[in-house]
Amino acid sequence: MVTIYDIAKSTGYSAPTISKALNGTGGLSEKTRQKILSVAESLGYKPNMAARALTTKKAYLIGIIFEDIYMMRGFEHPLFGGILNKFRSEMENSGYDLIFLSRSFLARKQSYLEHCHHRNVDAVVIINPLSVDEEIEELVHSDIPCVSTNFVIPGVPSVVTANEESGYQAGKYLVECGHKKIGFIAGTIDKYNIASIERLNGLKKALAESGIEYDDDWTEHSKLWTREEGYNSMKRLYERHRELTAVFVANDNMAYGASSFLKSIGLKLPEDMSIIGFDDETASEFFSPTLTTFRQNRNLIGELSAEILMNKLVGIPVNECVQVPAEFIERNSVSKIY
Amino acid sequence: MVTIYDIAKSTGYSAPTISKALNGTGGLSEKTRQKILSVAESLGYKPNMAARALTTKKAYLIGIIFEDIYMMRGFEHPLFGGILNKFRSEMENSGYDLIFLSRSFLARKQSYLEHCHHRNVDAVVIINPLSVDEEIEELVHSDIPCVSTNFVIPGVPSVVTANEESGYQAGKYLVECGHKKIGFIAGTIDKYNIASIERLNGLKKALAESGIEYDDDWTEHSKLWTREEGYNSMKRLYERHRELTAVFVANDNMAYGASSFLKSIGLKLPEDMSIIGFDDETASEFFSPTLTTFRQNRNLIGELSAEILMNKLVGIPVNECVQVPAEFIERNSVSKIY
DNA sequence: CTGAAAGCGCTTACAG
DNA sequence: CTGAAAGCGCTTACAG
Repeated sequence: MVTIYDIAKSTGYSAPTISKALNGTGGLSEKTRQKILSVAESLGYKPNMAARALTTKKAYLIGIIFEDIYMMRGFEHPLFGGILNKFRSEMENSGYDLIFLSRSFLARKQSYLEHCHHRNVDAVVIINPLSVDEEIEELVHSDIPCVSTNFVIPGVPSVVTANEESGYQAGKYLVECGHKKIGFIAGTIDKYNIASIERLNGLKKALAESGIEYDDDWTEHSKLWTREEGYNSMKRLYERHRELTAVFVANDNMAYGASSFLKSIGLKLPEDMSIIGFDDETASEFFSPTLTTFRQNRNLIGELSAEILMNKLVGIPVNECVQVPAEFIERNSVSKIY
Repeated sequence: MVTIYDIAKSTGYSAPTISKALNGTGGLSEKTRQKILSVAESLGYKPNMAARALTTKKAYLIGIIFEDIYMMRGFEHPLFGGILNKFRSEMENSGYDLIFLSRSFLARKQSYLEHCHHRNVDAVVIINPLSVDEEIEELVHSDIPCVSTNFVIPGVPSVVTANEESGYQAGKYLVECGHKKIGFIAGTIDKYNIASIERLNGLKKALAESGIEYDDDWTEHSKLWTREEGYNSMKRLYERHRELTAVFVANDNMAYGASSFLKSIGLKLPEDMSIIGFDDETASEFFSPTLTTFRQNRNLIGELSAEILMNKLVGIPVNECVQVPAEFIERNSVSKIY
């Protein structure tokens, strides 16, 4: 490994001077700077981040909180994975490396914040935590800049899908198609993640505008965002309410499960029951019937959250909450019954 | 941040003694050790990895080479994402953090090896590189332990799917179903990634055993593993060879595209053409017809590659190549024509 | 414009 | 069994 001392020896300058040239700090003559830079280049010098981090307390490291306990698909999560793709490329372009924050390390437990200190993490993106509890509170109230892409935590800037807007759009569409008795299947609701509730509120708003009453008993709650939970929720909902002609399911994954229940009792989709999902997973395009859904803008969410973090890191003020519209994808899972 | 000096002050021992107690090195009396440990605990001490890495050259950091230029789905890649899920949890349990290795950092370019040195990376898992070139060679021939999960690079331990075995199984199955003229669509072939060729070889072997001739012109090559390439390859293949009754496509994603071409010219699947894919993506189960395919054991690949890396890190000899069988998933995309 | 000194938090010989 | 000294590679005041 070539160090600044090698460059010092090669050029005749001292280590601090090399450091200043490399970092563009301190008033060196242009000639000195160029010479040092070119020698550094030719020697193939790469700064040792451990040493730099030790002195500056800045490791150029972004912590990622990425767990998937509610859909249990990890990196294959249809939303999180996409967000992370773009976030990663944006941060790397800015010279930051990514590290996953985890709460278990060896046998010992550690908090997210401890993990950050341990690695001199500069900033954190909260894509999805194990749960929103004291640990997250501890982290966001520390001096480490944070941004969240799915959770709206007071005091933390966030980039989230405009859920209510999409719910509203779903409601409008269903009403246009002639539906009046519309069920709703919610996914996991967390203290700071109320996406399901927002989607439902949008739905209700659209119905209200058309003078259609919504019966709160038409809402069914799933504990997880899984297919199995979608199946069970649909079962419970259908057994209580045969009158429903459509159901808005808070994600595609649960919609697959919900459909599976309906098919299992001999119903034809969408004739006997219309479905709208959320996420636009790859599978939705092949589903029978092809699933009408909403596509969250994963790229934009990843990009904006990276931008917010970069701004916070250099002290530029940021908006507390940015909403990103989802795209309505009309397919064939809703029947027109007017 | 609490340091070992805080513990030293608190306990009356010197810094080196604290260090020895914390790391279990050096012959301290059990009493001293316990006292130091308990004080460290109560003070909430967490070692500063930057300082530790600077002295020991070990950062407890695993570099991940994870790019997806051939399917362009990043973390949503149906195989890579799954491997990474398990690999991550295994390494975290062993006290290692993960970092993505990248070749572009800020405006400047850097090689994978430079990135490793820059971060004091201990070992590397090559899930998928940008391309297998001098940079990968440079890395695997350095003193940094590597393992690969999809590429078989001489001198590098690898954990890969038993592709030929699966190809053989596909061939046997197709023959049993009465097929004799079977096309093959290959995905990207790289210097060290010949999964497609292995799958084809297995297919040929099965056919040969049944005395069925394989015409090499029935093989079509795709440049990428994408749906679009699958479409185009199927088109070229079909235009040359109307006699085919089945086609083995090297991954599901291309199989979707291939099917889409066949449907576009009015063919019925599987009656007019049978298809077998590879990967068992979520969508395959919903595809029309539901797709017969092979499920690679993502979990096991992730687990074994983590195990190999851990062994290399402590100097335990490892096998150069471990093959992991894929599971045959029989669905409805192959017609029985006997 | 350039350099000597000190320090970041830790560990490794070495001495006692 | 315990500690004083030195060093890992870098940067930050400070001095000249």
